[in-house]
Amino acid sequence: MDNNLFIFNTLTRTKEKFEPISKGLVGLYVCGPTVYSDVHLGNCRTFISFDLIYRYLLYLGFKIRYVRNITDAGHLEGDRDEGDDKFEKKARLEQLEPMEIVQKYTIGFHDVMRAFNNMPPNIEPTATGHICEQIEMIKQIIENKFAYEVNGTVYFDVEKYNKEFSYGMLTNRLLDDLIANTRELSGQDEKRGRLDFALWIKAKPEQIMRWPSPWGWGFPGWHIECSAMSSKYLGDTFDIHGGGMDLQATHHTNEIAQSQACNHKAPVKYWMHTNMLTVNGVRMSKTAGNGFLPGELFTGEHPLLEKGYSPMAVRFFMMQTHYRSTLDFSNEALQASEKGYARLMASLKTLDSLKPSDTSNLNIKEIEKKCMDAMNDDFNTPILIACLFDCARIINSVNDNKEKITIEDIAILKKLMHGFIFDVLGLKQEAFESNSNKVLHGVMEIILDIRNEIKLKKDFIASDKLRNDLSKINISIKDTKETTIWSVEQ
RNA sequence: GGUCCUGUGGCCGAGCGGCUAGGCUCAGCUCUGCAAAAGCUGCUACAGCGGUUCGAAUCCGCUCGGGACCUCCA
Repeated sequence: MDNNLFIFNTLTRTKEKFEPISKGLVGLYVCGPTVYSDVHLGNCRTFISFDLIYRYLLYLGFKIRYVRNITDAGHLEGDRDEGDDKFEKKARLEQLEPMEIVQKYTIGFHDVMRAFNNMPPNIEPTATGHICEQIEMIKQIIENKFAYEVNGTVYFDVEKYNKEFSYGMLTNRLLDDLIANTRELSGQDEKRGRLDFALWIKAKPEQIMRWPSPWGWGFPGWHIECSAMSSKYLGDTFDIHGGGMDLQATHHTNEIAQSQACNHKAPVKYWMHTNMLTVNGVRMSKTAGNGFLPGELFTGEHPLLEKGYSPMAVRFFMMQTHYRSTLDFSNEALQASEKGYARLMASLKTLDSLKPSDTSNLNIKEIEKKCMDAMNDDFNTPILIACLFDCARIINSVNDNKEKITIEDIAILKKLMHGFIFDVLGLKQEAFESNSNKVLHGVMEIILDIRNEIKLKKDFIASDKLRNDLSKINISIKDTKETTIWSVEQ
């Protein structure tokens, strides 16, 4: 299978031609959420970006195994390898069992993904479902002498690892610099090196989420689950591993080290990182308190929001920025996208009723190539969308009899628009725009019929009143030469 | 302090050596009973100062802003 796709690889900091390890097949792993609280919009941006990447790979004809994990154990808060387990803490707070917390927020996460029209991954493994695999991997790392056990906790020996491999390769950092920026070990520390991190952590007596291991009762460290699950389902070396940029320095760096120490192979060929979502120039995060939940965004119930925005408008808004650029949120920007999105979707409707001519004075093939070129250049959706707006302009011009198009070109244009808008960008008609409501359609037909009769009698006061009244309940009416079209506004 | 990213028109946001995306806003025009929609036209920008080059928003240097990671976070 031929493709001309170039991907920006974090490992080399350059765009590289995408050559999958096995022809036609792609292994894709994305770090999923830690389900101890609601996903916020920043998290969503990452998953929407990778949904686009997944969709475009599908569009190119690849067979893909897309794995995205659910972290449901082993995530500590505060300083590394200390502090409370996030799930246990939240469980106490909400007076629930830790696994009830996991269940509650997993469901919530899936609901939000569905609202954004994200396709589900092919495999969605959980950390708690792969304790055995993680233990086996840790045993192998110990056997390979890159980890050591102290009092029921197992640590990864970073300095030892760095003698054979480059620990800081993913972020282009030298070990000495990293060490210099880490606080000194106190007398109470069990670990030998400042950068050492836990693979397995001894459970506290009161802890519920615990499993037996060769080192006693405990639970896995955060990083080991991704190494264990990605190699289980995708092999020791696979094509693409993705996640947010904030995971690059610690989580992904440790993942590489674990896999390398266990299998003596680089785990991933292309590392991809998506950029952050900011609000007024500052990164949206739970700790900064400037984040809002998807639900709040849809309803507009948040101090930062002037109104609610539909999931598809938000998705379109995100697609107008490249995945490696920061995306700054503002009501103004979101409203601009909302309008642009409506215009694009309206043109799609117009496309269905376009009248063909014998000749075309347009080069549709050329536009199609521009769309492909944009996506092949590291998934450049802003340029793709610019091309789609060119199509919208063409459609409207043909509709106004200002341009001509053949029936063949209409077919190509339809295929192109539908392919990129629905399949690649993952947008869909919002419920209120769909034709599902037959009663409403029937009623509107009757009303518009009556209004036309009134108009023929030149009773414009009555016809305008009808239009105004309908507009009050969000139904807008547009009179064209031949007919009158209506639509439900958001 | 270390490793990086970034500064583009009223706003958002591509481009990253020559052909000066796109969306939204605003103004004018065409169409129209009016409105809306649509189309056309205009407002034509690359933080500042130097340098390289026939040519720089794009490469290099400096200055000034903004941000990320290095501590849990997509």
